[in-house]
Amino acid sequence: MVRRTRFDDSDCPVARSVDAIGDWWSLLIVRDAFDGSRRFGEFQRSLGVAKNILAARLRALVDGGVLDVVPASDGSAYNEYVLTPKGRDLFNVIVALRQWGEAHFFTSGEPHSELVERGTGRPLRPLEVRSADGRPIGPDDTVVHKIDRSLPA
Amino acid sequence: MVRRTRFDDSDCPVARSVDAIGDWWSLLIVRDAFDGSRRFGEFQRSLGVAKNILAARLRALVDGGVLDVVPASDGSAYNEYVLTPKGRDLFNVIVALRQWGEAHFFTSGEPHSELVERGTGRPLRPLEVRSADGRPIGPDDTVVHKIDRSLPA
DNA sequence: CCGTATCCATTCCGATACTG
DNA sequence: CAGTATCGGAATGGATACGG
Repeated sequence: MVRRTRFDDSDCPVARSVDAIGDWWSLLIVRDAFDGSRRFGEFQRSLGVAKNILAARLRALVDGGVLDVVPASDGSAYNEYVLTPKGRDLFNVIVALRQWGEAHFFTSGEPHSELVERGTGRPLRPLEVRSADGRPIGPDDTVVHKIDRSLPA
Repeated sequence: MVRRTRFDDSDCPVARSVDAIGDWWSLLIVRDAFDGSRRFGEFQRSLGVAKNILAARLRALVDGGVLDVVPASDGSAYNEYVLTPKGRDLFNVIVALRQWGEAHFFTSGEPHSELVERGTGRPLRPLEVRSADGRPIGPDDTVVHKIDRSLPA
C-alpha cells in the first residue's frame, strides 16, 4: 500500500487530510457509513467495488482511525465497521461535497439522493464559512498564513 | 484519461463531486488557486508534481469548469489559471478538509499553515451544518433520502 | 519560463476462485 | 455472507528530454 507521493508531513492541513483519506473510494465508504452502512456486504453492494479493494480500503480506514471494527451486532461471526469520532468529524467534508455536487452536477429538477433533517425532512442549509466573530466570509476575505520552515531554531 | 470507475451518473451528489474533481492532486491545485497561485510554475513548485501530470490535471480542471485559462497578466506568452465561479464554490470543501486536518493531524502546538481572515488575521470559525431553520445539527440528526429508480414512469 | 512527448516502473483495479 | 489470495491488464505518476 505504498502511495507514490505522501503528504502526511506537509504543513498544510488540507494536504494531510487528503493523504489520510487515501482515495476516493474511501470517501464513498465514509459516506455510506454516515448513511448507516455497517456490513461488508452493504458497502460492497452500494459501491459495486471488488471485494479485495473494499477489504483493503476498510483496513486502511481502520488503520487511519476513521473506522472501528466491532463484532457484528446480530451475533454472526463477522465484523461491522462504524465511524470513530474522528470519522464522524468528516461530516462537514461530506456535506460540503454534497452541496457542491447538488449545485453543479444536476440539472434543475433532476432527482438525486438528498440529505435531509431527520425530524422535519427538510433539506439542510448551505454551509457558510464564517469569521471568528461570526460574519459570513468568502475566499477573497481570507489569506493563508504559511509557516516559516527556514530555521526551526 | 480513462478512469476505472465512473461516478458521474450516480444519483449521489457526493459521488459526482468526487468524480468531477478527479484525484487528490486536483484538489491541492484548487487549494493553491485559492491561495493565489495562477502560473504553471507556481503550482509546480508548490506541489512538486511532474510537469506532465500537472499539465494533465490543469487541463482536466479546465475541462471540468473548475479553472479558466486566461492570457498571462504580465504580457508574457503564457497562461494563467484562475478559479471559475464553480471552482470558487469549492471553498467550503477546502475549508472543511482544512479544519478536519487541523483537528486530527497536528499535535497541539505543531505549526501549520493556517487560513485566517484577511482583515483581522484571526482564524475562522469551525463550519457548522445547520437545519433549514438554522439550528446546528449533526450526523445523527440527518437522513439520506434515496431516490427511487425502479420505474422512471 | 511553459508546456508537450516519451519511456518505464509501479500499482491499482476488476474478475475470479477459494475458504469458513 | 465475509473476507483472502491470485492474476492480468490498464493506466497512472515520475523522470527526463525536447520544443516554443
